[in-house]
Amino acid sequence: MSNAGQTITPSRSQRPKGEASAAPVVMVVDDDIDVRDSLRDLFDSVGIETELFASTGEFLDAGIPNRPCCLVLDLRMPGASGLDLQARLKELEKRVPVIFLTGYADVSTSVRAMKAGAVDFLPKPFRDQELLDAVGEALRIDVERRSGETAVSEVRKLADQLTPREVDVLRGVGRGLLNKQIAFELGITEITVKMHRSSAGRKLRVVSVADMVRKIELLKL
Amino acid sequence: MSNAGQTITPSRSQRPKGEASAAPVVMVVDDDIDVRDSLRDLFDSVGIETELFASTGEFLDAGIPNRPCCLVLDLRMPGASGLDLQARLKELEKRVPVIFLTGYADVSTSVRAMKAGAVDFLPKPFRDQELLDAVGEALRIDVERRSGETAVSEVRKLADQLTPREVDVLRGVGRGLLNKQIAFELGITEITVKMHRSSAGRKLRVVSVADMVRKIELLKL
DNA sequence: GTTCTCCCCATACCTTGGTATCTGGACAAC
DNA sequence: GTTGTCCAGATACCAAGGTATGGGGAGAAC
Repeated sequence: MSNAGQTITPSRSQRPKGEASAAPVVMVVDDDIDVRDSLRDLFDSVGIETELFASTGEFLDAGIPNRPCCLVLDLRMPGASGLDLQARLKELEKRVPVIFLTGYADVSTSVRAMKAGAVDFLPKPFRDQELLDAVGEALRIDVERRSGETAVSEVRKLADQLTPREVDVLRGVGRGLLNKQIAFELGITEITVKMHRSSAGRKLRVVSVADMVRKIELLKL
Repeated sequence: MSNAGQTITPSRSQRPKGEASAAPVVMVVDDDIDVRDSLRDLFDSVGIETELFASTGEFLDAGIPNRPCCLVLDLRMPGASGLDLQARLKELEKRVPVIFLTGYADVSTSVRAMKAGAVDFLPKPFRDQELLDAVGEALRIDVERRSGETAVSEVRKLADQLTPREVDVLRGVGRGLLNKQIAFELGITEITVKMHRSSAGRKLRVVSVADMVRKIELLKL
């Protein structure tokens, strides 16, 4: 399933699932080069790829890779702090699991970070294994989120081919109405409803009634 | 599931929805009577009911009320600590939102509490409003959880009237199979499948195909 | 024994769903 | 103008779902 030799085929956007199960990467944001280097060594030692950034700005410029990843973040940095970055990511709706590291920890900051959804919050000094455990958990969370999201986004991509009328009909189906009831509500004949329904089913690649109901749920129609 | 007032009104188990939207209550567990009293006064002042307990044991004996509630918990107490109680509740699968109060806070403890699912963690001294906000959030969470749970448990209650064969058939329906395919898989005729299917539908009070699919999903069949 | 539940099968009938193949109007893009 | 898309409709046919009303056998409970 690896994309190692894929340079020939431009299949990047054609197989998001392959991406989701690609090798994970840990992104480290810390202004201290010694910390960055030692973290890189730590993750190297267990065979986990890393990307290093000296500031939150540098990280945001690089963007978030399209594969399982998590963020190891120093709390206090010159300029934008770790908490700022966490908030910024939430604004941008980038849901990357975050692990905080900090030398100057206080309780209210740690609670704030955790309430904002951090996976872990490690005051220095910490044992290597603690961080590795946290990263393992964070990557697990990210893999799960990604698999869920690709499933949804694939259906959504199919769904935006739907015409307004097809959406109306699907909504009726989702509510458990019979074709004739949908027809009555929309002021059209049952035959036309069937037409839209089958057309919508084709577009959504529906293979059964159960499948159609599930996809309608997924799309929150 | 206490039987406290059962002698007078036997309506307890008959209206779970009513219970879920009943007046909320904050349960306070703290060994210091002064703290208990002042918290009671605080919640009284905003019209929120309280129940006070001097130890985790006392709280566990009383059981968890069948209405929206949350737990305000002192971290350090003689005997079982707040974290112990939190862990114990998880064991018992009692999902009550927990808010920690503590005078002797350290970061790793707060992170542990938050990772275990605490809603908030307030080091003393804190402002009254902080606690009230946290309680408001906790109660909101509990109300939501309860409404979701009653929906599931109602379907589940209907579902345990199903015979094994009916479950087999429903599983097939959930997988989007046609009646004849289900019949083939089970080694029976299509007519019998229809019989089980309609029987199961009656038992689950299904009103449409979409409804049946949703309930099958809900039951994770 | 009787009674009950669960499981299985069958015939018959009707409703609903799904598809194919037609027609036609409104409207926008070129 | 032509082309294309969306919407709406019709007729016909077949597959699938649903129900009603029969029947019978196995096993547990009484």
